[in-house]
Amino acid sequence: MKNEDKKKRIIEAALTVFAEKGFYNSKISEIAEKAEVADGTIYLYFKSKDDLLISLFEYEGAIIVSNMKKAMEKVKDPVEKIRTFAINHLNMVTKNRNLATIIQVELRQSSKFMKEYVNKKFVEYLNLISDAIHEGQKIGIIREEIKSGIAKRAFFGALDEMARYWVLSPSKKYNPISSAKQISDIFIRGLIKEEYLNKY
Amino acid sequence: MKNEDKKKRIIEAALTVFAEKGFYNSKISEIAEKAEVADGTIYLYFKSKDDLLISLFEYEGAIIVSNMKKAMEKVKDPVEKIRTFAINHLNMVTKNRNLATIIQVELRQSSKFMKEYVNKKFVEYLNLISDAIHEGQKIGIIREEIKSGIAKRAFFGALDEMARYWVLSPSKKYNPISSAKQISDIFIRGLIKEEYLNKY
Amino acid sequence: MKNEDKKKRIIEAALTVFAEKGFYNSKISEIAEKAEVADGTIYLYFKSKDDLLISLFEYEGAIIVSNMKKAMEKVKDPVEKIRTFAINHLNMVTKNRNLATIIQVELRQSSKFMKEYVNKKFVEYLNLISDAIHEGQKIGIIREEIKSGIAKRAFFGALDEMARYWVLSPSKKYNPISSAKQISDIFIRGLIKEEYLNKY
Amino acid sequence: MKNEDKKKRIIEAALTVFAEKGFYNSKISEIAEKAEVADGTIYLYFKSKDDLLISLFEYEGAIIVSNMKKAMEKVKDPVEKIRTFAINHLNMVTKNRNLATIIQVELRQSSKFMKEYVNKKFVEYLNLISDAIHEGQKIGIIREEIKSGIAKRAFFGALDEMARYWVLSPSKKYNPISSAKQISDIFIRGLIKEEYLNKY
DNA sequence: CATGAATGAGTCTTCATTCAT
DNA sequence: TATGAATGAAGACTCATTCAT
Repeated sequence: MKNEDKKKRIIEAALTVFAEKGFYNSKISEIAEKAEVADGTIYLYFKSKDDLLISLFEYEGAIIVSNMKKAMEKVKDPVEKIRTFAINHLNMVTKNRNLATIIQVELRQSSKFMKEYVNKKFVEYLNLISDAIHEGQKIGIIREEIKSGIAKRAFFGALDEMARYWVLSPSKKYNPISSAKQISDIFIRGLIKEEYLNKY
Repeated sequence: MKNEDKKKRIIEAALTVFAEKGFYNSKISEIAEKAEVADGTIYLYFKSKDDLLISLFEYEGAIIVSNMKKAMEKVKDPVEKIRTFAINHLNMVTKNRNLATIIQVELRQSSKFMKEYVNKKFVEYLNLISDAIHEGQKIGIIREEIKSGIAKRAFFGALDEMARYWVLSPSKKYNPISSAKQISDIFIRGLIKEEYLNKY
Repeated sequence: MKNEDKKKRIIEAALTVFAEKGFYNSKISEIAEKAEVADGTIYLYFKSKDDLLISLFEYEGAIIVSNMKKAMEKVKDPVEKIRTFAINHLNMVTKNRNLATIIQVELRQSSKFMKEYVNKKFVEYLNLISDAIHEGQKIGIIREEIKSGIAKRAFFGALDEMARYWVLSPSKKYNPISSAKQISDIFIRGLIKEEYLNKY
Repeated sequence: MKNEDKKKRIIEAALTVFAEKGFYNSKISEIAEKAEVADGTIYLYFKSKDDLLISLFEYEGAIIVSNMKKAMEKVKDPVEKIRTFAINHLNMVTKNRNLATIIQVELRQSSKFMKEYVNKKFVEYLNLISDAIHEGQKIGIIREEIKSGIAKRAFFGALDEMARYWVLSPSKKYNPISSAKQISDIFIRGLIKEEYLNKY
C-alpha cells in the first residue's frame, strides 16, 4: 500500500524546495533527495511536477482554511471576527513561512488550471471576511455602502502585502502580529459607522 | 533613434509575451518574432532573459512612478493625495494591463537579484503613500499612531489585490475606478482623526 | 496445475498486449493487469520482457508447427502438401490474429538473440515446405532446377505478405482462404513440370 | 538558411543507426554524433524521432519508387516487366542494405500514422506489379483468373522474404540476383497461360 | 549592428526490474 | 510463491545563448 507518510514527506520536501527556489527553478531530483525517496517515487504519488504543486496547496490549504474557520467561529462580534482574521492570517504566515512564500510567489503564476483550483479554496478563505462584513451590516455596525466584494479583497490584500514584506524582506522591521492589529484597526475604523468608533 | 526604437519594440513585445505566458513559459524566440527582430538581436540590447525582464520593469516602472508623482503633486491636501494614488494606480492598471499582469505575477517571482532591483522603484512608489501620510500627520489630520510603513503597504496591497482580481478574473464585476474610490474611502476613514470624518 | 495456468495467463495477456501496442510500447504492468497477477509475478516465470516475448513464440510456435506437421502428414501427394501448407497457414493466421500480428511485427525486430532463437522454430516451419518440394522432385513432379531454399522462402513470403495485408489492413478485401488457394495455385504451376500442369 | 547537406547527413546517420539497432534502441544522441551535429540540431530539421524515421522513408522511398518506375518503363513486355521488378528490387536491397533492413524491420512497426504514410508509397510500388499483370492479361498472356491484388502481394512478399533472408542472415547462401531470377521464373510460370510457357 | 543556424546543458518522466514482506 | 511499492538509469526534447557571416 502506498505509504501516506511518504506522500507527506514529499509534500514537505516540495514545500521547502519550492519556497527556496521557486517552482520553475526547483528540480524533482532535489525534492526527491530531500524527501529521501527516489525520483520515480514522486510519480507514484503525483502525476507531474504541476500536480505536486497543486496537491501541496490542496493539502496545506485545506488545513489553513479549516483552522481559520475554527478560530473565527469562536468569536461572536463580527467586527472582532475581522480582527481575528487578520491576526490569524499573519500568524499562519509566520508559522508556515514556506507555504506562505509559495502562495505569494506561485499562486500568481500562470498555468490556468492551477489558478482555477486554487481559486476555490481562496474564495472560501476570502468569504470568511465578507461573511463577517455582511453580519456587521445586518446588525447595523458596518456601513451599508461598503461593498463586501471589494472590502474583502482589499482587506486580504492589505494583510497579504504585509505578509509578503515579512516573508521576503531580509530586515524584519515590523512584527507580523502588531501589523495585523494596526491593519485591522485601520480597516475596522474604515468600515464601521461613526457612532461605533469608540467601541472598537 | 533607430536603436532606441528597436529596443523599445523588444520591450513592448516582451511585455505582451510575458503577460500572456509568464516569464518561464515565454521563449526568447517568441519575443523576437513579435518584435520583428532576430533572436540574436535581443542579446545586443539585453544581457539575458532575466535582464530583459528587469529592463522592462526599469523602463516601464520609471514612467509609472513619474506619472504618479506628477499626478500627486497637483494635489495639495495629503488626504486627497491618498485618494489620488488609489485612482491613478487602478487607472494605470487598466491602461497597462500587460504590465500590471507581469508585476502581479513576476514581481513575486523569486530570483533574488530581481527582487532587489525591483524593490528600489517599488519603494519609491510606495513612499508616495507614506509621504502623504506623514504630511497628514504633520498637519494633524491623520492619527499619530498610524505607522506609515505598515499603512503604505496595507494600502498598496489592498489596491493591488483589486487590480489582481481585475486583471486575472474573467468576470469583471467591479469597475477599477469605483473600487479605488471605495478602498480609499475605507482607508482614509481608517487613518484620519475622528473630527475630520465629515470632511472627507 | 496452478502454476502452469498462471504462466499461460501471462502469455495470453502478453499476446494481446504485444499485438495491440507492439513490443516496445507494451508495459509489463499492463500485461500483469490483464493477466490478473502482480507485476513482480511475471518475473517469477520469465527472466525479462525479452524472455517473455521469446517464450511466447516458443509456446505458441510449438503448437503451430506441430499442428502444421499433423495437417501435412495426412496428405500424401507432395504437391497437395504445398497447398495444404498455404491453406493451413492462412487459416492459422485467421484464428490466431494476435500471434500473427506479433510474428509479423516483432519477428522482424532487431535484438539479435531473439532472431536467432525464433529462427530455429521458423526454419523447422519453413522446412515443411522444402521437404514437400524435395519429395516432389524425387518423384519427378517438381522441376529439378527449383532450389528449395529459395522456393520455400518465396512461398512463405508470398503467403505471409497476404497474411500481413489481412492482419493490418482495415478493409478485408480478400478472404484468407481463397488467397491461399490462388497463391498455391500460382506457385504449384510455377514449380511443377509442364506435363503435370493439368493434374493440379 | 538551414543547410540541406546537414539534413541529408542526419538522414544518412539515422539510416545507419536505425538499421543497426532498430528504431527503439537507437538514441538521438548517437545519430547526432554520427552525423557530426549537436543533438538539438536534429530538432531543427525533424519534429521528433518518429518524424525522422518517416522523413527517412519519404526521402529514400521516393528515390526507390522512381528508380523502379524508370527501370520498368524501359521494358515493354509485361512479363519481362515482372522479371525486371524482381531483379531491381533485390538489387536495390543489395545496394541499400540499411534502408532495406529498416523497411524490413520498422515498416512492420506499429505506430499507426507511420504505417499510413508508408502505405502510400508502398502501394504505389506494389502497383507497378499489378499494372504489369493487368497488361499481361489484356494482351492475353496472363491467365484471366489471376487476381492482381493477390498476385502483386504474393510476388512482393516472395521477393521480400528473400531480401530479409539476405539482409538478416549471416550466411549468404543465395545470391540476390539469382534468387530474383528463380522467383520470377516460378511466378511467371504460375501466372501465364500454358501456351506461353515456352516463350519465357 | 543584425541575423538565425547551431549548440548542448539541463530535466522531467517512464518503466523494467528488484526485494522486503 | 505472490505481491506491488520502490527504485534509478536512461533519453527525448527544449531553449537560452553564441558566433560566423
